[in-house]
Amino acid sequence: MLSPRRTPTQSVTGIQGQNPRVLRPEQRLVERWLQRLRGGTGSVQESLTTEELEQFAKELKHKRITLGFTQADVGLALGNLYGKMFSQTTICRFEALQLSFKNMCKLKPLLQRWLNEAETSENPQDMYKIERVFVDTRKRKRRTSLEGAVRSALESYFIKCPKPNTQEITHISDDLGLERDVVRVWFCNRRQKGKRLALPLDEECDGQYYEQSPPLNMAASPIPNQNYSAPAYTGATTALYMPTLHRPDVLKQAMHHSLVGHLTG
DNA sequence: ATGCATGAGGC
DNA sequence: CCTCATGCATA
Repeated sequence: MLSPRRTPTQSVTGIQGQNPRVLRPEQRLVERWLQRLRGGTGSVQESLTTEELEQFAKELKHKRITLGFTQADVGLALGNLYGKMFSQTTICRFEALQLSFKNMCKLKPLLQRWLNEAETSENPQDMYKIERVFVDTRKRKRRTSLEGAVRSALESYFIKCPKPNTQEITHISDDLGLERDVVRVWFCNRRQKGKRLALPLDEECDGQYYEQSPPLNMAASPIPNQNYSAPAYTGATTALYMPTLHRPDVLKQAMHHSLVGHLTG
């Protein structure tokens, strides 16, 4: 109720030693580690921790359901209340912690406000009487549905090289009989997927994102990471993209899936 | 709930 | 071309 929210847009002034340069993805990931590592220090820490996000996501989902709203309702309501509306997809991903850390931090304040409103409002129904303006007339490419075998093949390629260049993409698309753009987009999405933060509840069973030559051994891997990396491909790889989930059990399933799928049709 | 797609911003 | 935030369409 009286949750004293921090500054909505935390300009990270607390982290010293950061020059104005824009952070590269790898650096952002490093920030996340640091954030979690210094979890309890009394330092100037304005940004949220993954734990806070995790807890809020749970709270949001629970209360949302209790109040009788769907994910789509929430997205719509945000449009009503603050002008910026979101899709069911985004709300879903927020609740499932499937957005990037930064993205989660950005959306949290909005959802927090919505939650406050929804809880105090007499007639919450008022929160989502939106007019469906604009029926975007732009033609969207029909979603190509890749069959299992093809997905597995792509996954195999991805393991070998997560960031293929133009030439390599051509090769892959040629090999699999796909449009180049389909392949390109698939890799983009695959990489992005690897960066989402689907954190379970535990502690340092943390993810293994690291660069080519990690200066120090930053954490221990819950499972042998040789299974994913194996870059007999030296050079282009700047980062390794781990599977979305950290839980070993699910991880195994994912591996099993991609490996087996390669064999079966 | 998730796969493929779009578009803005950035080297 | 990439990353990143985001969503339509679909499983």
